[in-house]
Amino acid sequence: MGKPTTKDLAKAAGVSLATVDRVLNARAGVRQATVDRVQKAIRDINYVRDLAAADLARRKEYNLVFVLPEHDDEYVQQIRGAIAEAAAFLASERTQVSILRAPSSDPHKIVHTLDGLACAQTDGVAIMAPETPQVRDAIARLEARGIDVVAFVSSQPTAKNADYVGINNTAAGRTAAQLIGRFTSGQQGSVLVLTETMLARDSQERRLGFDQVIASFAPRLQAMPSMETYGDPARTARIIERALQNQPSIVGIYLMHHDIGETMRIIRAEGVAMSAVVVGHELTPRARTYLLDGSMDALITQDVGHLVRSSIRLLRAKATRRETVASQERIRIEIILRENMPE
Amino acid sequence: MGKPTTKDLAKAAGVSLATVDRVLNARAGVRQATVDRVQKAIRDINYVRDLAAADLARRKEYNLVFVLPEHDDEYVQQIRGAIAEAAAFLASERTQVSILRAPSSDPHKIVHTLDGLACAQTDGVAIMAPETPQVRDAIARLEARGIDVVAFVSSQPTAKNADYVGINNTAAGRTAAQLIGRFTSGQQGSVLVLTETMLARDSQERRLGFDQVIASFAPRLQAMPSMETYGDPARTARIIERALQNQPSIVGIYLMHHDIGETMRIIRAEGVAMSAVVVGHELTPRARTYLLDGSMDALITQDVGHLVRSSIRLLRAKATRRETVASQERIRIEIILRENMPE
DNA sequence: CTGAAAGCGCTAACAA
DNA sequence: TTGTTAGCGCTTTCAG
Repeated sequence: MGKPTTKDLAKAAGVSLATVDRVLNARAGVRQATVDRVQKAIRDINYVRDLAAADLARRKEYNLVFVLPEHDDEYVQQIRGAIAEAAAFLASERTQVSILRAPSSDPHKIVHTLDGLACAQTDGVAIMAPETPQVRDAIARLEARGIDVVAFVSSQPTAKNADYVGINNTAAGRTAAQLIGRFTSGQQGSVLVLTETMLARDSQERRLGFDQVIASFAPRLQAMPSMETYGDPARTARIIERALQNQPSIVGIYLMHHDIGETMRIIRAEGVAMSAVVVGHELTPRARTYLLDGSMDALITQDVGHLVRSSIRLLRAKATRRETVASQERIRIEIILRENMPE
Repeated sequence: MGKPTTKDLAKAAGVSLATVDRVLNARAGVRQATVDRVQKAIRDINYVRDLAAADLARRKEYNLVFVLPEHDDEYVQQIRGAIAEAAAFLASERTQVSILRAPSSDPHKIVHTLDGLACAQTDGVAIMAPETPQVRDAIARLEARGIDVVAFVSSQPTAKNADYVGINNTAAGRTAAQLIGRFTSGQQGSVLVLTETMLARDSQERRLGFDQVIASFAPRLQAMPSMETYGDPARTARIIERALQNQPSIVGIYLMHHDIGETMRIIRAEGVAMSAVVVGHELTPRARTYLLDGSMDALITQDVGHLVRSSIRLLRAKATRRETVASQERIRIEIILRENMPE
């Protein structure tokens, strides 16, 4: 005869539907004795709430916003694709998700974007932006206004209520080092470490983990200091050329940034791609072709679809004070070789 | 003023709620002209269905069953854990999931279990069982009775309507070979391939993929014929001892079966674990300790939580003829090293 | 502090 | 072939 409903519960507890509801939602204005009676009845008849029905009655809609970098590299495009895919599905679940863009390098504009979110219109925000004091404060302001926040891909360790949805970058760096160390076994030489900028916290953490593990391969491997491309092709070419001159025996290259296209183009042009073990981050279309043609050896990734869905689940759960399945929200550090590449 | 509802749609199309419902659910008995009118109105007012409300009104409950092997190794235990975790969450979503057990090696008992499922009580079944003609027929019978089926972890390629939830085992075998090949670079010798039984399709496919890629490392590496343990410790010990005598230079070991505990115990006792590169399947508690202490070098896994949730989503979607997010249901071949191990 | 009653968006008899 | 109406399980006024 089906699961017990609020009606059954009301009858079992000898109260009305309204009181049952008050207890279920922990609303004030119910005598403790009554609360206890209802709670006992819940256990007695083994009542479980139908959350979908509750949502319906509340006729609540969720408006979620992703704040993404303005610079549109392949990785950000993938993220936008994943958001669009999720959004299409969520439309029938009373959830709207939209995207706002702000330049990563300009904290003021990011803050301006965040402050501009109307709390009546927004229930939660997933923010992908470098950690800065300004952004941290803007997040605090959002939370003060009752808007939930998750840190998306870029962690915000100083913003205490913003859950982080992304991989452990130190562990990712360790993984990269282990791969380079093992794939180069039998060889001896130096390892190039490249990134866009070491100002980014991700790069700092990845480098930290990388060094922890690369040390275990000393003295066979020496990791060189991090070199920053600043996203500038000319500079990148100069850096790499100089490195190759100074260090003739480069056996490994670690690309810490997700936007590897231009850097890989130069590395290939210099002719080291096939002889050195090259490890990078994120399975973008270009990274995929480099993996297939052998110029890259392994990729470390976090599934963008998973990142997006997890953020949405977290924000919705926060808004409704509901539980999530913890194991589902753990973002895995994936290792992609040619053999286990999806598709 | 919120999203348009069936009421708005009825008004816009100039029909009643009932007719709207008929069109939305593609029920018979509506004039084509009326159908067109409603469909035009859907586009005009940009109507999207509220599926949760539909579920509520239908007051449908989903009863799903997992049929698992009777033999309770660590991997099956993990699966049961993941099911329990999902079940706890799904209780409030009108979905009940239960577990049935049947001996993997006895197709008759499996068939008996499947045939015994009452279709009134069961909407969908996830089956983890070796592919046999008997099981294939039992699956066809289930489908004839309107019970949806997914093949869980073990594929059922001959059962045409049963979606497969699990990894591509050929690709997994290829991945294992690549890992062993690269981790042993600089060494030369033979590679041991062990499994419980080559009767299992997974093992056959893994072996196939393994050979494809290990060949690219010839003549440095020679893969030995698959050796079967039959889950018998004494036999396993004998096999491994003999292999070590005949092939003094074993540089790699590939364990194709998910239950590696006993085999690893013997491999460690023989003293080859630390010198050879050992790759196995599934991140079970024991596999985890072997990875940590260095006796294993890499694990290839499929996330059990993901497997379980994906099966449930698929079965629910089938029962309601709804869409799923394709990218979410793709099971990834994960590579686990010590550095990227979860937790 | 508690209860009665009117919905939320959709479905399903039963009439017409 | 179409419309009317009474719910699904829960929330939310508004009285008491």
